Amino acid sequence: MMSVTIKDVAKVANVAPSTVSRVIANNPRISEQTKVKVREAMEQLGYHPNFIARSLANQSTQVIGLVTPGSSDVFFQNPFFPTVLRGLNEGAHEHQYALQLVTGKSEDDIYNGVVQMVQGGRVDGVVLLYSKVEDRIVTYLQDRDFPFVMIGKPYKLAESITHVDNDNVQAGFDATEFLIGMGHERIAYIGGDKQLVVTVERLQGYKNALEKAGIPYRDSYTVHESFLLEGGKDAICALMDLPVSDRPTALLVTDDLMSLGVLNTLSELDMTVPEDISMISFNNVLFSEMSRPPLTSVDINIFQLGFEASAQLIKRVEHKSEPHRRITVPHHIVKRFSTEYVKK
Amino acid sequence: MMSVTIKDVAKVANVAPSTVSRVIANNPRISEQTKVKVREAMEQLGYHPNFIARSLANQSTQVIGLVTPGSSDVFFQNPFFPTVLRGLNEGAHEHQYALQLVTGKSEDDIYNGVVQMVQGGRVDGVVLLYSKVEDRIVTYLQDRDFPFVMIGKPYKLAESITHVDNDNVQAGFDATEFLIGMGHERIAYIGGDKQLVVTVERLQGYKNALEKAGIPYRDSYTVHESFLLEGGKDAICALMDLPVSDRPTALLVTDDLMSLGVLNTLSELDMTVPEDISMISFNNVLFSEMSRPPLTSVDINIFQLGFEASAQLIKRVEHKSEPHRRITVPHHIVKRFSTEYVKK
DNA sequence: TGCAATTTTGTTTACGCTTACAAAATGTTC
DNA sequence: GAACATTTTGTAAGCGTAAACAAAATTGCA
Repeated sequence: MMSVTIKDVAKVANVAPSTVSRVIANNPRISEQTKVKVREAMEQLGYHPNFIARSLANQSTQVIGLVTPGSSDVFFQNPFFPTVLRGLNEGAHEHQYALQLVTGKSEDDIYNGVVQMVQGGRVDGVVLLYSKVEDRIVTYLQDRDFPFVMIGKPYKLAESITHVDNDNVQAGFDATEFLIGMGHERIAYIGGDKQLVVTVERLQGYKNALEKAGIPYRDSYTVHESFLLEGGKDAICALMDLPVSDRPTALLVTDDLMSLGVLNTLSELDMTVPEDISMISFNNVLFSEMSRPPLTSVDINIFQLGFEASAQLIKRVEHKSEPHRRITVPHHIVKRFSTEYVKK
Repeated sequence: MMSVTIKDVAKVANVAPSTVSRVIANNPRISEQTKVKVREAMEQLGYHPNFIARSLANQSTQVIGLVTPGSSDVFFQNPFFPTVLRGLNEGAHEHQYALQLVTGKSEDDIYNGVVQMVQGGRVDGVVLLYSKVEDRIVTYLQDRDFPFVMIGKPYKLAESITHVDNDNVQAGFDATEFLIGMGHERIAYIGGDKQLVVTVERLQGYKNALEKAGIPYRDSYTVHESFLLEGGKDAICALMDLPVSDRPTALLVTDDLMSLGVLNTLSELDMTVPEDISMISFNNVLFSEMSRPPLTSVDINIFQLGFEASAQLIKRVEHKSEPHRRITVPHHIVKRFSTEYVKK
């Protein structure tokens, strides 16, 4: 390789290496005259600064590490991922940061990946793309006082962790109330992994709404599965095992992908949405409008979640003393055709 | 920060820093005895090597750069992306490499991103996740003799670029022949951006199959749109503008996401698949089995495309003199319910 | 012109690690 | 046990840049 370094430029421009370095940083203590001279030399030689060397000298890499939940494979499948990535990407790019993924299959793998990244000085900060109940990674980062932000609400110590999240209790509440407003009373909740804080919170909102409406909460109406197509399938089968008169007239499904599964399973069972059963979904990803019927879905602004996360992280990295914040990204219900007034 | 360095370990273990370095590299010229001693010191101090410093000394970062096509936003939306990423991830992880994304909005942005990455020494090699007709990035990488591999077939100089691809001509041929085998003769081709090599190749395969069957090729039967939902919609409208007796009885759509759009538009037009019109799709991503009807789709093994790409790249990085290869990932048709024999 | 104040540039060390080369320790042979 | 070969460890020079400190050049003003 042997690429051109700051020294080569210095030689050509007939100045000291440090002068070149200062020109790069656009240091005001260098005269315009020599700046021009140096820039010409850089141009002529096709010089590009070496990030690695700069990182070493600076103790900063301009790279953000992204951490996916243990089961990356599953996570990647969900359209949530590309969208949040797009947001992260844009937020990072605005400040000239690059993104690096922590790769790993198992939970241990990921943990070690994070440790290597952090201790190895590969990244200046870390974004956790999830929030789960007990998380060694969070503990680790906190112990080392390493800058990170979380997408989702931290299980505990939320005040001392900068995080970007929706008001998921409220979102669950709103979605449930939306169904109640259409006359539904037998409403089932199909949520994802109980380890995920988001699942727990939306469930809470669901319960709150039921309580407010005076509808008793029934354990048999809540199912927890993974955020995948299969999950939706299994969930619906469990519900349809109930006696006919007891079956829910409406479903609240906390993920669009699961909703697709639910939709298909219902179709196999010859039940039509929304005539036989109503459905409200979460996330409002691309294909929620492409399903049949198009899904009424709670749009949680995934892009913005990502965007804010990297923006906040960079703020923390660059000003270590920034106070911890919570950023609440708004949600809103997008009404489509999977919800209908209950038949009396 | 002031983390623990090789020197601290050396002091504690009472050896020279170089010895510690050699222990890390597990150099056989260090006696087992001192290895043990040094490892204990590392353990005790919680030492982790600094990647940046190592990179600088080594001139190698163990990082792979990923380059998405200019319109990253669109690309991210497509389920192709997460799947290929998963493959890349796994291939990289097996060899302890990390992935870094080139971020950027416009084509220029991306180009500059690549230049910075490469010249800045941030990455050891690059994977291009696409292949398009005229590409400055390819030219640039070739000029600098920088290791890269491409997913898809290079527009030119395919022999001097290591690339991982399907046999897309054959795939287009197979898909078309599959439809012909069901008695279809009026078959339309709905492809993506004409700038993408894959579009061109599958079209070629389509033409070949028609020719072999003695079916004349008609310009009005080929439509090119972007790989998105909207694309599918526009495409189908164009075809349905044809006189009734001239309308195709079967569609070959080169992307599942577009197929979803097509499916929905057809449904709006009150046409049922496969009764009124047959459809074969490409990629076989997650939801091609979740659509209604589930799509017959050509599975191109996206995961493996990614996996091979990073594996090959790493091979190139570590042995610069490796000859250029072409890796052909097999495809196969997954028959579902969107294709039916033509009605006479 | 002379001298201090100020601006501009140069010298040098440090960042944490690798590695060629040198030196020391150990082993082998007669 | 001397002489040499071999194994093991240490010394020191880099990798390319940043920045503290020192030195030189320029400016202003009497």
